[in-house]
Amino acid sequence: MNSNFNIENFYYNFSCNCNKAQKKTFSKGQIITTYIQKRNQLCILLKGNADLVRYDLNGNRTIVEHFSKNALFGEVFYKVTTNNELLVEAKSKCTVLFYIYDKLKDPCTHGCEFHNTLTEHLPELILNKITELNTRIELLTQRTTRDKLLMYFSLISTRKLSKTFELPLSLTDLADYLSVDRSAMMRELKLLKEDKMVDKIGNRIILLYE
Amino acid sequence: MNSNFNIENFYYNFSCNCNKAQKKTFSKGQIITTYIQKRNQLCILLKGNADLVRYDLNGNRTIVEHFSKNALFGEVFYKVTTNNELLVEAKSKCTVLFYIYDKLKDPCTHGCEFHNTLTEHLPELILNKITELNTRIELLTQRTTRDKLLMYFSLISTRKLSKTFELPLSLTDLADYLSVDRSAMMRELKLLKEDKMVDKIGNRIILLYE
DNA sequence: CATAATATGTGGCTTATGCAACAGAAAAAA
DNA sequence: TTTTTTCTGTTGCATAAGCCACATATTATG
Repeated sequence: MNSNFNIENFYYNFSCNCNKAQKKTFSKGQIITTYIQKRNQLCILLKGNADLVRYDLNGNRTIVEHFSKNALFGEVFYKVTTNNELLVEAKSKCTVLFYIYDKLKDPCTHGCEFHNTLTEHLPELILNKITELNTRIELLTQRTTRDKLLMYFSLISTRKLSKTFELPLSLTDLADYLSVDRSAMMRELKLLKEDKMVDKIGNRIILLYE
Repeated sequence: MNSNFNIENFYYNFSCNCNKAQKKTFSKGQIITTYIQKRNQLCILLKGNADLVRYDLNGNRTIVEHFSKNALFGEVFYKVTTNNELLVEAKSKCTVLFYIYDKLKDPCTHGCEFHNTLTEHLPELILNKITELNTRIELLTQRTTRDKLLMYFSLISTRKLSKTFELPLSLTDLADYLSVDRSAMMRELKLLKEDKMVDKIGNRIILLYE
């Protein structure tokens, strides 16, 4: 894996001469894309936060993925197998780059540097994606709400290199992300506080165990 | 996505002249690889069945993934973030191809056709992998054991193009795959039978609804 | 600013699910 | 073959977690 490649800087310097990328802006609450209608799409979130959301027949909402800056998403990553609607909703003001995957793969004849770099690094970007998905699976296979919460906190904590951090999701969304009932999650959160495992001040979580 | 490419035939005709691939055989129960020790590894399961298994601190076993013929696995797909042991266990006699991912990426100077084809098609193979993982996530976000079972059956049914099919996993393993208690799953299975939703004769499942 | 909408926090009640224990069937090993 | 091990099927009991309802806090919006 080429560790010299800095994704952060790369996206920041976005400029694409060819006509293969479309750049769009969305305001909070807008639907960025749907996976059933828009096939073969690859999207890059340049700015903002968004959720991949599924509504099932029982009315349950699940946050399948939570995207922040530089996240890759789109139907290429999710060849739809079920008939559930999959929507990407903007949680804040978002800037998104849209590609058609098949066109993206071919080398750019416009000498478009961004595009070529993207193609070149696509495998490793996709591998990062896989790692995220595997982490998500590990989270979801936790048997209890408590274990889900603790693992989720631990993941964020590791990512932020700190025992104290802001939740990137509202509690309502977190419940949908962990695939548990919100009120049950709140109860468990209270128990975790009582057991001196975590503390919570507003939006801020503090891990108290070693 | 290049749909002319037939993975099935491709693996079948495996022959690699270069020294980059290692081919090994495992008997049932053997550990094929561990993700903590073997970094940067990409494996192809040429023959047999295997499970990616995690044992957590509470002694719970989870089947993170179930691999059959042609499956890709290895630590490249699972950059380890937690300290849980991840083992790939052979469920039957297995033949496995091992690559070091970094070496695989570079074009082969030995004119090794298999290797070059593999490199060329890696992105789409990896995208297939992502689709599997997303399906798995959708399965795990089902809220109840009943819904997990029904979705699992539905997935197999779609794959086999039939309302009747053999379970590819034992019931014990299925419970670990769905991340539920085995006895609770058995109970739910009985209820599904009583409700005339599914029938089960030995290892064979028959879907009865519409 | 006022008012609406959404998010948080809590509790009662019910049910699904986990856990433990066991018996019989099936499969593997000796 | 016999013996051992693993898998299946079932039940009673305890409890985690779902569901509902509501009060308050916080955040959007006209």
